[in-house]
Amino acid sequence: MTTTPRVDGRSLRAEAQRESRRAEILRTAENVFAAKGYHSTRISDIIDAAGIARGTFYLYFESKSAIFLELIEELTVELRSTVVGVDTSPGAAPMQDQLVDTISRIVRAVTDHKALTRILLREAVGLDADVDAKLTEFYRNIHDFIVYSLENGKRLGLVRDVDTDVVASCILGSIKYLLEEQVMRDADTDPDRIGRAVLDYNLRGVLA
Amino acid sequence: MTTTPRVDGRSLRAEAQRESRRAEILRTAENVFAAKGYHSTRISDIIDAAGIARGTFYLYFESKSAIFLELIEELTVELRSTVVGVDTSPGAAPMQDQLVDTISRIVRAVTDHKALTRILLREAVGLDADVDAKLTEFYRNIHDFIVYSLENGKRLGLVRDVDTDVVASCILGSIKYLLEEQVMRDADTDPDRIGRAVLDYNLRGVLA
Amino acid sequence: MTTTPRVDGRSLRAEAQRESRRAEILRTAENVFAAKGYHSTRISDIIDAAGIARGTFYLYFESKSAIFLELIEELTVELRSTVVGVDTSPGAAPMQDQLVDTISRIVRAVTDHKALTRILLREAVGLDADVDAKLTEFYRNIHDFIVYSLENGKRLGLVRDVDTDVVASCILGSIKYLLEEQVMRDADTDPDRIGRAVLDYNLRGVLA
Amino acid sequence: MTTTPRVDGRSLRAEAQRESRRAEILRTAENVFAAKGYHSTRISDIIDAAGIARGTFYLYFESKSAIFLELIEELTVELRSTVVGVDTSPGAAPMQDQLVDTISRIVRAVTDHKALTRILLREAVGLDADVDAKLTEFYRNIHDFIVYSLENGKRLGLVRDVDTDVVASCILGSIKYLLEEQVMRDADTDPDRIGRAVLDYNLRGVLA
DNA sequence: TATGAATGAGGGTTCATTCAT
DNA sequence: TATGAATGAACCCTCATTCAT
Repeated sequence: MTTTPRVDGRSLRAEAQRESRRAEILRTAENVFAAKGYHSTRISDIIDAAGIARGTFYLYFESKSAIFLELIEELTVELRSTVVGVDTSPGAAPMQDQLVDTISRIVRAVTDHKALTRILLREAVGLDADVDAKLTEFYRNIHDFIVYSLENGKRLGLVRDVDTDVVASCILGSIKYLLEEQVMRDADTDPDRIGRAVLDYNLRGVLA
Repeated sequence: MTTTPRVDGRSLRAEAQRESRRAEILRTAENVFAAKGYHSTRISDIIDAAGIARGTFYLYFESKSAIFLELIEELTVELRSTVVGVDTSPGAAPMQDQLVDTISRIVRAVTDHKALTRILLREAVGLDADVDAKLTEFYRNIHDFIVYSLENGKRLGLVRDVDTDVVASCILGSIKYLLEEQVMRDADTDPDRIGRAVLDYNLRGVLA
Repeated sequence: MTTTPRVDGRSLRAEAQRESRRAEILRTAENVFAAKGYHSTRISDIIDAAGIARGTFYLYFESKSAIFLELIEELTVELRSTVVGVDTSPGAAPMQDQLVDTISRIVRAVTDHKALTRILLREAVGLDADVDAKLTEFYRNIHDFIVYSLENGKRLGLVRDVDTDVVASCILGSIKYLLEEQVMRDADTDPDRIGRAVLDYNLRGVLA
Repeated sequence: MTTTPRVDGRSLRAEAQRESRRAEILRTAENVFAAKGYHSTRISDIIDAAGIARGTFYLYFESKSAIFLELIEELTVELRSTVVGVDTSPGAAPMQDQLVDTISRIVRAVTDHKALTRILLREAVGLDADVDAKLTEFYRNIHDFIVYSLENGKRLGLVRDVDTDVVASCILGSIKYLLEEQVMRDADTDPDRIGRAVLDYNLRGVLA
């Protein structure tokens, strides 16, 4: 068990190689999971697709659920980073433009990771206590952020007096479902059109 | 040689007993599925909970997925029946009251079937082509109904000029997500409060 | 447990009915076994075909293998009865005519019970120690009869000096295989033509 | 990334080991099948006898029926190869000697594979459409070969004018049944004695 | 006698994970 | 590090037989 030193070129290169191999397997797994679903995906499917040996898989990942969890983590981080607050300082762009931007960015992020998102939205739920907790937290974070933004808007006189808790859920739900549809059909709808429509709906409702 | 069961008392009772037994197993399965999730539920779990023998299960249901499908079917039928259109005839109740009613009814139906709904919303998806098709159809039906109602509202001058397709998805998504939250927490929020809030949001949006 | 007297008309009729019912099931089973083979035949197949209830079957037969055994027994008895010795008394018909007759009779008996014979020849073997013993005995009986006939023929100067044991097996085998072919194809070859050919072969061989 | 096995010593040895393991299981299965019969043989019986784990079996064979099929295939190939034609060229050995040789060879082959042959003759039939087809073909091949040989013999004036189709069946049947008896008793009769007797019978018949 | 619901032992197969090489 | 053979727990489903009605 000769632990090689961390500092020389050799081990650094080795480390890099290890990382790239790991990433490779991760990407392969993403596609396989997206194509077949979590439960129908066998370790065999992943190692076949990755062109590695059975044991090699376990050299990089602890288990089937571990690699899946990592993918979910990756995506939630990515998605969360697309959600940014509205800049209300004097010289900032108009609020609505900023919001359209944010939504479009989310739609685009989701579209870029169709495979993973499909999994996230359709299968990640109810698989595992860990995943469940992670997802719950993910959505609660966004929910809380929306609540915070609404409260802010209220204070600035931009948002009327609504039940922020319920409304935040509504907003989140409306966007989430749109994304779900987006990711399930292959037809690529224009992110901007969707962004504008959903925003208009959320801001003004449907009443004439 | 009268081997065929007649419609006498005897066979009627037998038939009734058979049906009740079936229903019993179905209810048991509902709870087990809700508690453990579809994949983690073993036939053994169901028959243990139902107190029946292994073979007896297969006397009433073809397979694990068959009984699950039946539960899903049951719920979607139930839920769909709670969604009713708005009566716009002269003497009818105010539109908003009718809508609040409908939403409250849905919330209550979902609350009454927490176990099943939890499954429906969190696990039914991505399990099986049959279930997927059934669910897709279920949501599309509701979506189409909303589109139709919006178009109607537009014609009557009640609804402003919105992208009905996207907006229908938003409405559906906002309610769906609220129900999801409702069913995941055990805290029973007042259906009416939720109904009113979600309606207000959907009608008027958040803008001041 | 009121044992009804055996002598009155009532119980006699009942007895007769019982027998006819039994026979009916037996005939049905014969066809089902012949169509699907022993192992692929389920009790359900038999009771469905017979139009009786599950429990009724066990009122008449002890088990699946018991009814099968009975069918086999029936056939072996029937077949054995067709094999008769040659009458060598002065006024008797020519020996060869008698032999052709016997063989034709066997071919005809087999053809009349195609279903059962198919089972006997293709599946009855290796199923059950009882059946195996029964069959072994059946064939040994015929074999011994042939040996006896050959010895007789030798004494009368009709049969040349052959290894009666081996030759008896050969004769039996040649006829058995012909019957197998007969019963496997649906094409009905003329029993007499076959009878004559197999006899000619067995008497004179193939040498010019 | 050299993941594919090269033809180096390592993988060659592995390959060889794999093959030997496979053969080992195959031989074990042969004995178990012969001892218990196809239907009574459980996968458990085979893996217990082979001293391997449940899953290991499926690493080498697709299913219970697949390994059985392979055994049958093996034997039919082996047996077919023992049947060779008669050399009628000027300097060749006397025809009868050649025929005795062939028959003795068959008897010996069968005796060498008693276990398998027992299965082949007593159980392989009626199990599976694949096996049935394989066996039917096997026997038809031999039958056709005998027909061909008889026709040949006729042309050369060695065989008299017989119904070649029926007679070929008789010859095949006589030998088949002898082999059956041979393999069912444990007493080893002298292959040559049997060969000579069956040949004499087939050539000259029993008539004085 | 007739019924058919209930039983439960039994068996084939899968697949995530381990480990010797 | 890489390999892939080996493992064995797990699980669904079948079906001959029993038994209460």
